[in-house]
Amino acid sequence: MATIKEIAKKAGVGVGTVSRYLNDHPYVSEDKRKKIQAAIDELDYTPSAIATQLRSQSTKNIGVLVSRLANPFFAELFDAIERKLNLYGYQVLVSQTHDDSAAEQRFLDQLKNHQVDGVILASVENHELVRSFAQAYPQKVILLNEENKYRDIQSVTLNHYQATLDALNYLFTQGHRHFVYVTGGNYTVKSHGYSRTKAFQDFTKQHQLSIDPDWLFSQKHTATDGQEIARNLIKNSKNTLPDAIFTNSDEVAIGLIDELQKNNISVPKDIAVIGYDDQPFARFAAVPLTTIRQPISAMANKAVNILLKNLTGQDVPENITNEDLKLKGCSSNQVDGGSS
Amino acid sequence: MATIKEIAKKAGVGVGTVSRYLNDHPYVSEDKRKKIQAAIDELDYTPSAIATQLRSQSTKNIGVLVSRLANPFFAELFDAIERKLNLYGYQVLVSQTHDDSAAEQRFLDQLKNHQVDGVILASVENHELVRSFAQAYPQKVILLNEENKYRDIQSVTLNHYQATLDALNYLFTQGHRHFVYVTGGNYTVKSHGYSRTKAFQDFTKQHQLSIDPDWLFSQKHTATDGQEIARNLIKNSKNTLPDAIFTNSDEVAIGLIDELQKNNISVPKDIAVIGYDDQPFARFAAVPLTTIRQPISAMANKAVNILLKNLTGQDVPENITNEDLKLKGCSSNQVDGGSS
DNA sequence: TTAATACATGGAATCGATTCCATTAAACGA
DNA sequence: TCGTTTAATGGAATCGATTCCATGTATTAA
Repeated sequence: MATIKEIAKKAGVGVGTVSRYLNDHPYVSEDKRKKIQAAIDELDYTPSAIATQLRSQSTKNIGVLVSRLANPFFAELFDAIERKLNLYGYQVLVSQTHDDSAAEQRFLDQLKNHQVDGVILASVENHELVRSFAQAYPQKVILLNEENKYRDIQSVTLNHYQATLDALNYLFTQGHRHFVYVTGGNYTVKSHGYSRTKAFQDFTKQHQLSIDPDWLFSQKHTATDGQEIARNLIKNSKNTLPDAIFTNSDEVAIGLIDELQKNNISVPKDIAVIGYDDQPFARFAAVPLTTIRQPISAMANKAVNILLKNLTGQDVPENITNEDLKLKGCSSNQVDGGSS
Repeated sequence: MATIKEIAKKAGVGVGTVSRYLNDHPYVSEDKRKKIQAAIDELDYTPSAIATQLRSQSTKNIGVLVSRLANPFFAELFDAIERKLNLYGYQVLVSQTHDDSAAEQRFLDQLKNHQVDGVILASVENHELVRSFAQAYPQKVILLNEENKYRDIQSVTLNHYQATLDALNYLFTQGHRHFVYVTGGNYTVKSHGYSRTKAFQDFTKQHQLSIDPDWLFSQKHTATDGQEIARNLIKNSKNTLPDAIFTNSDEVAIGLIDELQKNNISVPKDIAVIGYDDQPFARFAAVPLTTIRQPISAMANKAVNILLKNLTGQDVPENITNEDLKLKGCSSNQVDGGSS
């Protein structure tokens, strides 16, 4: 393979001049430009990316970590990230954890040995480990759609509170007043999914809706759970049925709808049911489902924007406005990653 | 970040000794080992991968090109490739073409600028371009599950001839004698899918089965095509219906089965239908389908084995035997990539 | 005791591109 | 005409790890 030295020799100039030519520096005469280009063409020269990386101390590589790419949610996320990063001349290195924290460790080590300039984590196994890396490499670690356990790592997530509120208000404008609320966590305790529950509480308070304790369900996760909820509602509600059900997941929603329909209760005519797609398998499900969709590519773009801004110090032009993001319920949480 | 020089200084030894220690060379005294390790621990040193790559002229990175990772077939392929390559200390750089040959060009350029040691192409847009790279970088380009147009590039594909023969013989042992054959190409001309057609022809000749020209269908690709075939068979076959149908794709098979069942013909009781999964969406389809499955991870392993053997000169231990591969109908076609 | 190995080690040269520094030539202002 | 910018250029130093070479010491063989 040809090197810059050989080009310089063949063109009869110094290596410095060749380098300046390659990098569009000023002060290269038209005369030499031609000679250099001729030498490059003749020897089919391409600069070694490795050498450039070593000298410039930057790789233009970004690592992306997901648990499984076979999961369409992550595939879509990766796709959006790759598209955006390619626009800025960055290359993406994806790795899968398969829920193994050793793989996560290997992935993060790429920050240490300078294989990547930064990382986007769409999946985290060992929160302590990630945190230590985020502190050692501030500005280089971004969480995406992942619980920000210590709140001191830069992250981009769906604004669950706002998204839930939007969905509930939508149901309200449709005339619904009798709500059932289903959560995967705990209704009262600040556990996973609490911001959705908080939104529900604020919503009912704001509209002065009464909450029937029998219509609050906790620790529900599966389609079977959904079916049970439906049977429970039908059995216990002698006089009135609810007219809207908010669930924490699409699985639960599907089970619910299935069981309701078996009992000749029409969805959404008699009861509106809304799902929540943590994983967007819902798109492929048999039952068309109203669900709170995660704005995957908006989130990906946001994460990339933040990371590139950190790395280059320059604002990356957004191709989506902040207003769009807000409407879609996507917000970002920028915090300094700790002391440098 | 600490460098090897700083480690050498702190440990009171030469850089050569540190390097030898790091690379497990002999001739480093126990005394210095301890000192060096202490310095490494104290400064939290990790060797720069970039510097190592420059000096050793090898990156331990392999590029993988697919059209879309959101396609589960490619996601599975990538997964298998990554698992295998990680075992040998290689890192994977995936890129998606999205059917754009400019993206393919950018991907292949990574060979030129030494970002990757080799590439696996599971998708090709511009055959001429790929060929020129395969010739410029012999041993470094492997086709995977892609038509090997010029037959002079190393490639791994399903042995369609054998797989088809196996499937037909299976039907034969089940007692079927009246076959319908559906192809996406042309029955007589050597076009895409011809090796399957060849297998069918050899099969019928071997067992001296007569072929009804009305039971040969060409240029069929969609589920709608499948339905048409079913209607056609029912209408025209006054006296006898076939008892087995071999199709070139799962889409066609699904349409066929659907239409047959609508006409009260039971599958597989009355007629056996066999599909072919070029893309494994069949696994998620509503109708359980007998299909010729592509041995994805076996193909991926084979491709990686060949590539690593090319690169290192060493035989990579197979974790699947060749016998297994044959049974699964997977074969490889090793050809020299041209003159160096 | 001497010669021949084996064991250990430091450090210069190297991989290939970038950048700073020194130098020279041309253009410009007064 | 002379001093001062501006334009062009070559090449050494640099990024950080590896490897070869030279040198030195300890061990073994004869």
